Amino acid sequence: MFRPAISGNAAGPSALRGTMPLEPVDYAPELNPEQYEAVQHVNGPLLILAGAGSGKTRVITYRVAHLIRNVGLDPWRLLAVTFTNKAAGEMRERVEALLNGDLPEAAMPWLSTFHSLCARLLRMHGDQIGLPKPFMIGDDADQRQVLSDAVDALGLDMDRQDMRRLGAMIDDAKNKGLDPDALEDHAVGAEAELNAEVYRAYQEHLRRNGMLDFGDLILEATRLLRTCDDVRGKLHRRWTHLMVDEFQDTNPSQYALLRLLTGPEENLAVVGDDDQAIYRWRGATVRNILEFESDFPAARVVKLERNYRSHQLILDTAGAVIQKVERRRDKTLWTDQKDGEQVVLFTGRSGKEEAAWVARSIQRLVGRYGIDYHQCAIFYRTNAQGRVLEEQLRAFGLPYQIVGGVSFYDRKEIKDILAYLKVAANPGNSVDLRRIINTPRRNIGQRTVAKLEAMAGPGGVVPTLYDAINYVVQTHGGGFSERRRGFLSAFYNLIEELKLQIDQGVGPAALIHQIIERTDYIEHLEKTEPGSLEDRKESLEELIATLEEAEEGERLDLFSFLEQSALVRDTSAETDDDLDLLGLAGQPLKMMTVHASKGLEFDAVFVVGLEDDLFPMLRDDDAEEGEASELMDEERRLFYVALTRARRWLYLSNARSRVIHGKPRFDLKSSRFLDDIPRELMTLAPESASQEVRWGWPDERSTRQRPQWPSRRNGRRAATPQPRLEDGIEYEPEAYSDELDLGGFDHHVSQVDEPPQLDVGHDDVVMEPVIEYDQAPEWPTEEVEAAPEGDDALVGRVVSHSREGVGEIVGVQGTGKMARLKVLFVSGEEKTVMRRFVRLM
DNA sequence: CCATCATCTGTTTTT
DNA sequence: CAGATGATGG
Ligand SMILES: Nc1ncnc2c1ncn2[C@@H]1O[C@H](COP(=O)(O)OP(=O)(O)OP(=O)(O)O)[C@@H](O)[C@H]1O
Repeated sequence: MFRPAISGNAAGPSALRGTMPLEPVDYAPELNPEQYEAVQHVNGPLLILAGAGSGKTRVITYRVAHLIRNVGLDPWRLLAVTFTNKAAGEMRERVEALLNGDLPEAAMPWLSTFHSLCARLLRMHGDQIGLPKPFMIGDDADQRQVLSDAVDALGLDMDRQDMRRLGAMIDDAKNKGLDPDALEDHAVGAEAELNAEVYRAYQEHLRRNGMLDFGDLILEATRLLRTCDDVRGKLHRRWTHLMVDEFQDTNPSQYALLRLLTGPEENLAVVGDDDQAIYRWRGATVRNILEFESDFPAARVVKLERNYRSHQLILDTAGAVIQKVERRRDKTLWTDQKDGEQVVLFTGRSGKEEAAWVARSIQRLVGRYGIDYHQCAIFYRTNAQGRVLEEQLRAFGLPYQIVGGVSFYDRKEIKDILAYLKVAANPGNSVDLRRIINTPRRNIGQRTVAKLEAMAGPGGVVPTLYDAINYVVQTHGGGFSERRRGFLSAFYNLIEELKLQIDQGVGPAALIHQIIERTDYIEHLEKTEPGSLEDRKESLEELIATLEEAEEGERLDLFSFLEQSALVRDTSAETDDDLDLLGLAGQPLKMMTVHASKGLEFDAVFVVGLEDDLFPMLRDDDAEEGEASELMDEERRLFYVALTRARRWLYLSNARSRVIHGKPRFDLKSSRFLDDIPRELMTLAPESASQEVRWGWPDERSTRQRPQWPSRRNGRRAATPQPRLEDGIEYEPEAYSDELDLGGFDHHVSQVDEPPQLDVGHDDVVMEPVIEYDQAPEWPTEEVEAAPEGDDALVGRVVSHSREGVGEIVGVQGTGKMARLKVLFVSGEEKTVMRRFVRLM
């Protein structure tokens, strides 16, 4: 969970000094001629525009290794930018492997995302452009809060929709590299001018709180390089060779920065695929990659046409889908894997049934072909779809892991605690101050806060909210009752104490302990979150345990920890430690959004929820003609990305009904994207609730007109109440799906009467009922018993941990639920883990 | 003046 | 389902 977002040393080129030059290695055998050409390219701009699975990322990785090992470039001179922190981590591992660990850790090249890079640059040089001393990186809750403050300060009255629009407007401007002045210059008309004004106010409020948002990181770093010749010169001398992966998803702001970072030699290598551009909604533009040649006329262009990942049927499927995008660079993509399994399509009667089918299919694949769970992945359009899948995966007892999703640092309890840290680190941060000023409840309500705020700000008696509290506590001013002053004073003392401890160098873990204890935070959780108490306690414990571990060696700087927590949101959130075990720890199957799947590959890929309006997701609102089709194209590219992640098996599925926002929906129709796949490439699963690819669309012969609401089997129309998904149990207990009767589809009724052979062409296993598990199924493992004080009976036992895998207990600290176990994992690492997260094997 | 319950209303993707 | 609002009671 806690690892640096950046690898690479900040120190200097000395790390390699005195070490032996590396043994040259010819990488030709591991690359095809085009890839080799790109890898060998040392100086001048380089563009690799190539299709999915053609080895683009591999080329970057090998090129890094080549430059270091064979060209003798000091790693210190290399900067590689990836799209996510996770991708940076993976590249780092691969580079390390290619260099056989011949390189000292401190001599690794700098690998990071644009955002992490900028945060680090601004940390070092921000003072030169007048940024707050240490600044905090605001997440989007902060952003919303600041925006609402700014809007209020302007005396504007905006509803939720306006606020969303304004937030998007600001992000947009930032992605384009526009500051408030620039936006104002461009502004035509009253609305545009108001936008600029709001943007300006927003920036002012952000800074007043000592914050930079994500867009600012890029924008301010760009300003730094533009205005500070010395910094720019220094960086040019340092980074002589730049590389950017996933270049199709960079935005103008990032591009501007990149151009400033690029030295006169233009040793810039970019890699990408316009067909995989899926972040237009975040301001990314394919212009960057498509116009690269005109921006850098000296560029060498390398095309990669051989796909090493997937077999022909998968490529054909993906090709048919992407071909429908009109504005694209056509690319050849071939593979020598002519044979492979057909794409399987399944339609469930409900989202639940779909999920059960996916689970069963994975179970079969694993059983039949011996592939590992972690070589299977489920992709969906929206995070919310993960829920049903989780439920079914648990019911089937499959180990799973959610990649991305709600970040650990987005959990309420974590955000609360971090807010305390942030306020203690910078009391000028009123946004976080307001979050915690009455959490846990301490009788400082809205009214009090409003009064305090009236005293603060420009024109007030004091600059900030915290100063107002200070003022009231010290001078008894402001007209508060003694009682109220007492509440304020207690809070003030708490924060002051924390500030003091920070100054004394107390580490984050100890601070958090303090916060939890002094605020009775656990008691607060008991009151407010009785349902998820255990869960939330666990995440706090995990936070502390991880920090303690990180602090073990050296002192962990509070600010760098807070920076990480803001920046590194792409860690895989661990799910249910009770379930992803079973001796399968460390290799659970993966679930993620399609966006999160970019750049990854799996033996088996399941793309679920292929219904129109879900995938593709349509927004019917303000979209004009041209814009609407751009959005549709992006959805299509997204589908293309999903399809091209698969190595050997590709499963597509959807459902005829689905719970959306807690309400069942029956008026679904199949995804239009499925119509683009040549029928002969797909096999319909026999147990599918539809034997047509296309269903639910009006006015078609292939789809029977169905009643508005499904009728009961006995012909009695369900009256006013809408059918409920949980209804069908007494109706068809033998059905393999016990949760739903969608009897209105008459061809289904016959299918339900005769439980179908649930056989995707493999064994004749019947799909398990779609059961709700109230309690976790029993596992052939026992929970680690609470260790009596001083008892080391557990030492020597083998355990498994949801993230670290299998290991042996080498030590026990503490007792009961809070006990920590020192475990030597098979990875060779010794870690201290919470007892709760571990199972005896 | 604050806390808690009831009602409602949805943007989808994320550094 | 879940976060954000608004009404009511302590
Ligand atoms: N020359 C090669 N020999 C063997 N395997 C290769 C070769 N080139 C690429 N591969 C393999 O093909 C797969 C895809 O490579 P990589 O992820 O680098 O492609 P990519 O172009 O970045 O893909 P995408 O754009 O779809 O994410 C990887 O498993 C990689 O190891």
